Amino acid sequence: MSGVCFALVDCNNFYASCEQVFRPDLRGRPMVVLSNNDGCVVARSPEAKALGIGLGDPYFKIRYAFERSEGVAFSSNYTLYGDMSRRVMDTLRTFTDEVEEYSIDEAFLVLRDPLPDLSSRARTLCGTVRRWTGLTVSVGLGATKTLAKLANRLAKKEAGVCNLIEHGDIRGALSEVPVEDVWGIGPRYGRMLASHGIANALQLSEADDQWVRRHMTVLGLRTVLELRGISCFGLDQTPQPKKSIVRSRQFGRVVVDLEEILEPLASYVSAAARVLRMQGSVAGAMRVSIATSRFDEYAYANSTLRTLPWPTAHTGELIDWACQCMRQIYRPNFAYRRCGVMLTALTSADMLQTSLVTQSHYDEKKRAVMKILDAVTRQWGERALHFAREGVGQEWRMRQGCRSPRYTTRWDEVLVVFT
DNA sequence: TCTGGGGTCCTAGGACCC
DNA sequence: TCTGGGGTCCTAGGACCC
Repeated sequence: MSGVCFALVDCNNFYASCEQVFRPDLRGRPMVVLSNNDGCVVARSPEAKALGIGLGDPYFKIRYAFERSEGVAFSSNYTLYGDMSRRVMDTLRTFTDEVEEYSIDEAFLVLRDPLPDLSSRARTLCGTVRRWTGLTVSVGLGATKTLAKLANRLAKKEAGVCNLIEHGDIRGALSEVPVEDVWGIGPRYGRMLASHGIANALQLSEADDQWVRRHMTVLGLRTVLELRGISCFGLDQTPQPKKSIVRSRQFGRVVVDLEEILEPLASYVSAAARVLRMQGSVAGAMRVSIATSRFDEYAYANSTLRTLPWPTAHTGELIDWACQCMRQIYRPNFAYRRCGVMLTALTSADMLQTSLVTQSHYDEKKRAVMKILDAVTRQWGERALHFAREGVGQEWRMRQGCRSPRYTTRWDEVLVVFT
């Protein structure tokens, strides 16, 4: 085996911990962070987990018991979590250049330290992140990404570092991990594997290649090889441009009227278009969707995919076309709870510009207007300048009853220590 | 009253072309 | 009774991730 070691660094109870950094008085208390619209639980402090609150539990179902146990709930504050994430990632980059930001609270690293130093290096890393950000992380070390992930799970139990590279009994460790906890094995495959007598990671690593290929596609096969220590997934340091950009949300209340639905739709298009321009892309197609609650007796859901007249990143054009799509799928008299837009067929805006043969419809003038729009938004916030279609009152906006201040990114919300 | 949001990849099957 | 074959593109659906 080569000397390369993958490390998976994962923040413990990330969202909940971010809140506690600025509210140390809440340490040791049951705490949850809620999804958009204060719908369900997306993060829990250890004390909340101990109360039996599950990930994804609808808040209204557990609220009474939770509050009686002195629990505290927060609406999600992605501005804060995003900024805390950046601080953690910056800290990791002081250890090595080989960092892949895998998600908001996780990163893969390649460590090239001599074997005997690996574990202590990982412990140093934990301590540094703790001191610099106030957050605790767990580190899993393994010969492949999948093994590093698995080691990280084991590390959570021991609150710290788990090193599968220098582990006396890897087979024993693998046999402890239920197969559905392996990275790449979800509930569906978990059930399928169980019905074939494969219940843990060790058994999966010993499964027949052909059988796995047939039942779980090449991705499943790669997972199995990785469990055996054969690296199939490399470190991906340069974030690839997104292939699709989605904005879809539940409304804070029911909306019936077509004209009123066009407001959130325009608003989501506007947000998606901003992300689109940020990565220097134009969209060639869009999907617009609308739906009532899944739990509604009179449920309706529909979507339509449209190839755009020309590729663009101009918010106004995208809003127009999205509204046309919506008029196609809208049916009167339903109690709508959500709508959304997906921008796809993304290509580079530069490629468009340099084409000599066809004149681009997303021309200099439109680009200049969008540049100004983005600059104003950066300086003065999302709502400073917007298209009329996005509405003024925005009564459909989602509920965020208990959001914490954006401590680290807004001067007017900075933590006050003395007054 | 109240059940999240944003992504990726793979495969099968149909349409179409030569 | 016999009824081509291969390539490409697109879409829908299914699986997974956080």
